[in-house]
Amino acid sequence: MNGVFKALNDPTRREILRLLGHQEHTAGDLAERFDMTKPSMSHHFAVLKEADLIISRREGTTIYYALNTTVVQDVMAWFLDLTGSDEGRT
Amino acid sequence: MNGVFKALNDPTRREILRLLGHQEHTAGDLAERFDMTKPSMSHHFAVLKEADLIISRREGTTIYYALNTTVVQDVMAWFLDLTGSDEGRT
DNA sequence: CCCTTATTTAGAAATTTATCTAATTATACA
DNA sequence: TGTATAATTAGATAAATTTCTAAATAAGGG
Repeated sequence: MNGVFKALNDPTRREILRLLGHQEHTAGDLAERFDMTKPSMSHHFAVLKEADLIISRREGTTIYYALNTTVVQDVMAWFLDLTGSDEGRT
Repeated sequence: MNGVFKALNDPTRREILRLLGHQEHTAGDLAERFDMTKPSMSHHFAVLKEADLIISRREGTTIYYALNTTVVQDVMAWFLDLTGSDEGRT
């Protein structure tokens, strides 16, 4: 969970996640949408991947990134758990 | 939203939020549950307050902290928005 | 007014992070 | 093999963060 919150603590990375929310994108496609060098963007992809928030697949020289919705759900569950621990008791 | 994610990016602060999930606690009560000095804990309270994740009230020399559930809901909404933008269309 | 308790503020040291440029790897293809 | 394209790794620097000790503030009571 630590890596997830660390990954979320950056506006560029949060915007990347938003772009990946509805469809996958290539590294290059994502990179050109930001005012930042490709190596910097590549670093952000690495942090997101380390947190398991995104998954990647290679096709030739191109890498496609996609949101890992499972981990997004895990974060949601963490927040629900913060306050909602008793509602299962009837 | 930036301050919220920044505040969440620390295990001590996340544990504080968890402790405040079900009832309010005083600064001193919270502080003694962690292996950290009071000034360090006070700093964490300040970051959480800056993010509006907690609210405080003073009673004499004692300060009580409580979770601000409104902002917690805002974060949840942010995550829902990440993937779920189309479900309102029928 | 002085003392005690609860808590925060100030300032410093060590660590982590974001970003850049330059160099490298991976893949495809003529 | 040589070249072009897509992307990452390496190394450096500047800025932000966590934690500590020491000092200060706030409130209440004798």
